[in-house]
Amino acid sequence: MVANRAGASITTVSRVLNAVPVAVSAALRQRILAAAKELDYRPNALAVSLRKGGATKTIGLLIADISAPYFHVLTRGVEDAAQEAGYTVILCDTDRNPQKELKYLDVLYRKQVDAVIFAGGGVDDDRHLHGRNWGSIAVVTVGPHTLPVPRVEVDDRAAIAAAVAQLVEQGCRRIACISGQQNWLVSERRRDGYRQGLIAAGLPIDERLDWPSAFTLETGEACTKQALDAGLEFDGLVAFTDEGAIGAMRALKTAGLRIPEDVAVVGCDDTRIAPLTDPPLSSLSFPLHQMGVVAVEIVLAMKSGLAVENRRFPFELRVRTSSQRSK
Amino acid sequence: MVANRAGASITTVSRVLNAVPVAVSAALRQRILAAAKELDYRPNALAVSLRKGGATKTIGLLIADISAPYFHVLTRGVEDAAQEAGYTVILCDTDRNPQKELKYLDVLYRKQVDAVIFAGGGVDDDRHLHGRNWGSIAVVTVGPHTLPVPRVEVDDRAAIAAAVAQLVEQGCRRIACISGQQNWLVSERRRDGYRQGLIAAGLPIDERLDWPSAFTLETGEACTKQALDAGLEFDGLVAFTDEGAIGAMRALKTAGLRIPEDVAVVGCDDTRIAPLTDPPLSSLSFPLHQMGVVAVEIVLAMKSGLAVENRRFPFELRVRTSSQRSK
DNA sequence: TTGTATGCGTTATCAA
DNA sequence: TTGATAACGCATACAA
Repeated sequence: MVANRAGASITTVSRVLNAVPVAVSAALRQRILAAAKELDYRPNALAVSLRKGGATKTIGLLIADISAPYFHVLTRGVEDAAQEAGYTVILCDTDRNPQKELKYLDVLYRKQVDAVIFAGGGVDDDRHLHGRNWGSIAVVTVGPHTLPVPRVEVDDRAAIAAAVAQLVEQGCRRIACISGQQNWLVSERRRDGYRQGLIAAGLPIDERLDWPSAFTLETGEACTKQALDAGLEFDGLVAFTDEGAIGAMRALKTAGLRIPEDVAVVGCDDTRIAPLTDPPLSSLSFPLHQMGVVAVEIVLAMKSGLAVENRRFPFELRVRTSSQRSK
Repeated sequence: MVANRAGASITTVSRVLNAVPVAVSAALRQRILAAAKELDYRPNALAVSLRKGGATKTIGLLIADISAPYFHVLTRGVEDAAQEAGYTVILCDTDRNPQKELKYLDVLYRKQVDAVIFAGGGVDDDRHLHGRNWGSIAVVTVGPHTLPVPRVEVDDRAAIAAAVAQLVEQGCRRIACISGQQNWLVSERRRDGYRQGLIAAGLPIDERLDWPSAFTLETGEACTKQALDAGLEFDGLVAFTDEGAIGAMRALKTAGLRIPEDVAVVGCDDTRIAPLTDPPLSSLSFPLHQMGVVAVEIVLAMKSGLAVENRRFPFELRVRTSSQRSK
């Protein structure tokens, strides 16, 4: 239609609008530019992608739940890097439900996304995703996953182990653990870290101090209350999410226990809530924004045929009042 | 290629795969289905959309920042409803920067999105968006906007006014306000509410108690500290975000003031942090998830040619310790 | 019951 | 310097 209005062929219009290095008379060029402007013309990305052979400048981001704190900053990192590179992000909340993941993947395939980022750790060893033919889609995982693709990670085990070590250093000898869903890989890794930490400190492993939970405040509170009601004794506690730790602190306070004097507490992910709780919550901090950025960089590199390596980021234990006992 | 492998024409393949009500011999159908399965065939959504005349089953969601608490639940609501309807969401963080908004819109046009949702309130009266030809794109706004499109709203004015009223009821007579960026529409509306609240209570409006901020903890803390340092007196405070309120509480506590006895505080948006602060923060709650869902429902209705109406949701003032003085 | 031909909007090849 | 034409992958009107 631009061609029509400018009295030119679509070929010439395409040339002008795409600045193809072919001589076009100044007059025609002006007419075309004017027509395009008047019509507020924008090329149809569908047609372009179809013609050009597939690239859609689109990245699918699969996360558990955008309303869960872990993903906020990570997602922003992905989005920033994508936008910078002229890419667009399709947000996919999967609740770590394999069925939902597969359904979303199907849609992403159809929409011809250039890349897929799995973030936040897999479920059930990502069994449903193994052996899959990704075709030309670049895939990367962020967090604990088992897919044979490039990874962006932190050492979850070492992180939790470091938290345990800090509690031990504060004098804790019976350290409980609010872990997560058994079939979530991130729970497994972190539980490994918990045990390693205990072993490293020469402390016994007591199964009764390992409380499965669901990463939420409510479940964290519930399992802590249950343990207290059962008369279990413990003087330190590490939770795999900040929310779980906050729930635990609630239960502890309700029971009249002091934090950190009676029970010292450490959370995980260092979400924006951590420094605001009462008392301020110690937590493990990961460079989530940067991890999101790097995940995008990796898939872009893959698309360019460059060699890519796994990237491992350092964690940082932010010690706050909840696990800092005064002498 | 499925056609090839099955020894059929692409027409027949299309018919079988799309369950077109045309008789196809069982044998051929089986061959086609088998071939499709073996090849893990998925139709190219680009080609389909192009052929079918534009619909891409895609919604563009423009928000300020996915890492800001207001947007988490809203975004999840949008995503849930979109997924349910077979739509996909492109996430666009614009930081309320008009340039970024325009740039993203351009991309969304090109990608032929079916709908665009602007959420979180406009900036500068959305001047850069008025008079625009949306073509066949269904547009809806969530929160305070001035675009001539269907709206999903809460009464921001009445909400803040209700917060002021509650503070007055608690005996507050000099109520300060941590407002937001002057050119953000949501700030304006809420500031109106602040003033209305004061007027309704017969209290004077003191410009010195209106502190522009930037919705963040840091700026909330800074402007409160500044006011305290300047010797300003106030016994109540309403902030336009929870984070601003938390920053204020920090400054107040640092100055040795008690909450709510010396200064009662109310926040806004009732984010998940609110009940966890010390003391628990009173806040205005909006049904964000539902608002996201309804925003999607509206654009879908628009695409179906149905008549749509603006939707207004109720707010709820969640009174917690920060603004609840004991008798 | 099956297949051929056309066109969606664009770019690339070729011809004029 | 310009334009006609084919092809990207698919759905559909029409033919056989």
